[in-house]
Amino acid sequence: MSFSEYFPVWNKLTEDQQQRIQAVSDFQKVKSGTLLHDGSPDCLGMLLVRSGQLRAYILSEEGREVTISRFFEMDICLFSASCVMPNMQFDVFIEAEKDSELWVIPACLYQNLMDESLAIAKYSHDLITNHFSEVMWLMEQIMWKSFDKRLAGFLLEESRVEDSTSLKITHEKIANHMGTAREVVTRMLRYFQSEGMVRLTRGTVDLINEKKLRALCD
Amino acid sequence: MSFSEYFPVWNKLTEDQQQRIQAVSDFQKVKSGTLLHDGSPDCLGMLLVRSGQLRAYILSEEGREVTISRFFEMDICLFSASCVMPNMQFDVFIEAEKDSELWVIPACLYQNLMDESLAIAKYSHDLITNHFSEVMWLMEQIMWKSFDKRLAGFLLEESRVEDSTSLKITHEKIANHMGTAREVVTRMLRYFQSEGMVRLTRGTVDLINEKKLRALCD
DNA sequence: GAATTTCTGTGACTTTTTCACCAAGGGTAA
DNA sequence: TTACCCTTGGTGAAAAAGTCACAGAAATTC
Repeated sequence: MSFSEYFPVWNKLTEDQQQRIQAVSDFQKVKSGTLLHDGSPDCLGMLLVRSGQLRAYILSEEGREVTISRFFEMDICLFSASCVMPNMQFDVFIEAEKDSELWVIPACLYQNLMDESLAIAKYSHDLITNHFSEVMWLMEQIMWKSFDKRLAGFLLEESRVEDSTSLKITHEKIANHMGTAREVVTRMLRYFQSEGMVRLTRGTVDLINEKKLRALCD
Repeated sequence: MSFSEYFPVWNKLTEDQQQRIQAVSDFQKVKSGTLLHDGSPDCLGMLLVRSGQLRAYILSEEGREVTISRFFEMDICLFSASCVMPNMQFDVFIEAEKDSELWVIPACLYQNLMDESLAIAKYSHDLITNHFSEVMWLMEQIMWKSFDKRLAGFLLEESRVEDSTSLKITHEKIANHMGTAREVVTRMLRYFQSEGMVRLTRGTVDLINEKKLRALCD
């Protein structure tokens, strides 16, 4: 499967535009853990995920993290194109959560396309709106849901994307996704275990009562 | 001062487009407290503030609020055009914080302009990115700053926009801006008073040591 | 198999939120 | 003027969440 089949507005571009994209876009394979974007003023551009998994997160001065968005096959990430959006004045970090393959559409080309193609501008608008919408959802979760519900929700979501009830994840990683401290996660997981919802072993969380978890997070 | 002088990309529109905007846009005067948008699927469209002050906020099921953005003279609000952005799946409320005058560019016209004008599409993109950026700033505040610092910051900001150190605002309103409970605000303000930073009377907060407040919030 | 690193567990304490209720200020109406 | 009501502010007690400090167990490395 090639680039053009992954890129939604491909058919609305001129042949010239298509060729420029083909010519300049870079296909990359990255290892899990690779930092693709570190919030600095220079940036990669648009990322189109062919396989694997990315996450975008913000980072506090003290080193605490919160995942604001995750990208799977066929998803497009614009956070890494922040350098061409002067109004986007916040630092996002993007890392590969798994070994991934992706196309990088360089920021300057993306910028040029935005300037000449209404289809691209509108599509980019939609993508940004989508990123925005996800962040608003997260904000509502953080503001208004108690931690037990949020954690239950995270475990279920993780189980869904991994397609498994046996999650290979450390408490620390969960804490980094959720923007809290590791001890807080440990304690809540322990409580979940005491309630028969999960089974804990080093490095894994097994969901043994999904129904109860689902009931918890409404 | 007329509409066209308030609207940034006016000169990049065709005469036809300018006329359609002039013909359909609605100049409104609204009283302080008016709810302009309640998150329902139908919506007004783009709001251009001529005078006064609006705020956009989200609302929890329990009725708690958080202000996510505020709009002053010459600002443009797109939250009220969410109905033409299918990717924007969150409910925002918009109310006038003061008696205000504004132009409403109806959602359907805004939609049409987006479909035909690259300038409008790009400008809208910039606005959304700007709204997004503000929310990210807020998110970082909420996640990583302690409440005393946030409250000090809010008071200073409020003092700046009101151009006065004597703020006519209740603890309840402050709590609604900040997404917390009224008691929490009361207690912190009392502490600020005990530290000589503010003076409290019914319905007003006087800032009497801005330097100390500024030092508190870094 | 000893040393080191990673991961988890926990007590004690602080901060923030929640709950429940009360009191004071200010307007209004009999 | 007094009685009443509504808005605003105050507070104790308890729960929830986050912080700090440290300890111990499991894996990995050398």
